[in-house]
Amino acid sequence: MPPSTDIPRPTVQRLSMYLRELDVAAKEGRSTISSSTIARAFSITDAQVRRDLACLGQTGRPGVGYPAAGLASRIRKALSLDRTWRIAIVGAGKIGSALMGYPRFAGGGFRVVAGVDNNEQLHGSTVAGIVIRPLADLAEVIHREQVELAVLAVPADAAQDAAVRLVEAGVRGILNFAPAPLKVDVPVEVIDLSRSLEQLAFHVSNV
Amino acid sequence: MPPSTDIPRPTVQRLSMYLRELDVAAKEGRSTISSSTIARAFSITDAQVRRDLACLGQTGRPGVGYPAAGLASRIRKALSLDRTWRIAIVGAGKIGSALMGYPRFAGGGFRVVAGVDNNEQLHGSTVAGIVIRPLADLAEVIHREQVELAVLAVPADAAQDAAVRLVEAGVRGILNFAPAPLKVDVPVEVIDLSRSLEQLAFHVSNV
DNA sequence: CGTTGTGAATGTATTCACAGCG
DNA sequence: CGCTGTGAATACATTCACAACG
Repeated sequence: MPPSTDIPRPTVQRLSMYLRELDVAAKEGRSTISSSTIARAFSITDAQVRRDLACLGQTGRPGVGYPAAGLASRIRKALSLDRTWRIAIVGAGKIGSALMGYPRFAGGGFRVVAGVDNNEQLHGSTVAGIVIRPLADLAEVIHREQVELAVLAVPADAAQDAAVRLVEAGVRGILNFAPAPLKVDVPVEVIDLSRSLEQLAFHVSNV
Repeated sequence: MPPSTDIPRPTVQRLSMYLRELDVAAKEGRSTISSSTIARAFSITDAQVRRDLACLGQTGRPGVGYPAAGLASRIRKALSLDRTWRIAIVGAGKIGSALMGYPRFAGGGFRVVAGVDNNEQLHGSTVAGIVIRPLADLAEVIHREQVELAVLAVPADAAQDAAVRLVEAGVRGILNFAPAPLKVDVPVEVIDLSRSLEQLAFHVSNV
């Protein structure tokens, strides 16, 4: 239904970054911004920025730059951020609870509308305004709240099972905090703290 | 000082993943594992796995596979995980506190040895066994506890300043949770929740 | 056999460098 | 001028396909 672009993965990632800088620029009152300005902010080349932005069709003006506000909304459209995504958080342990209150979820087009956990002690309690429901009611909650994306913050051994149930209930994408690979056929984005630390250890040790 | 390999970035990431699968295999008593077994676990090709493992020098035996335990320790060495890294967590808000108790930090070669926050109410309190010290004492804490890596979990507008101070105090790498690009000259690994969600929204919307 | 390790081929991403435009 | 957009060149990463090996 969206204009189904084929933007290279690394480019999609960077567009996300550019968005931040554009919001900053807009708030500072700059109405245009050049590829080299954006590039400097993230320590990359200006050619890279232009290539990325070219994926959105012609938007810049030679000698001037890109219109900050216009470009931002163009990127939002390309990333499907020109609407609100309803998300559920599965697992209300330390990380899950922390995420429920995470302010930036509200800022962009994301809204936490449900929380689920299998710990009975938590059922009915609210974290950052979200009522925690039993894991058993997962499918029902997903339907009622029209959840499209889920954040998985459960222990590794519970991840695959929860993921399958989420997809069966109609969830279209998963952000996975559990240190376990998921086998489902919706898009999965991974955040793995140990892996990130391991990357860091490697890079620190190799110049 | 380490054998300073030049392993391609994507490979380093995957080695980290393989490590998980190897630990599983070892605990299940399998003494050898083949490239195709590893590949299946992560939905990638077996050729990819072999290429990656080839970076570690010859380790597998034709017709048999790789020795699970031996390979794991080989990967650990390559990633500099054959020792303990002392880390500090800067920012004891929701995310910072959640990380202090994160069990997997202990499992690998990582140990949280210090916590810092600028909120006076928290000073002296302990979270998951870690005493929170004032942000003002940052340099002193880094030195005393011989911290090498830091996890930055402070608001965006405080991130750059904290990062600079960390590096000046001798920290050699930063895991950055703050949604702000850091300009420092030590390796930085980024975990950006909004960005990950944005990636997810894009991929869900484009088949 | 089954499985590794790797040259050669392909695919993907980044950088260079410059014509063309306001 | 300064800055965009893009072909051409380069670098990097993945896959193919197969000889060599236990």
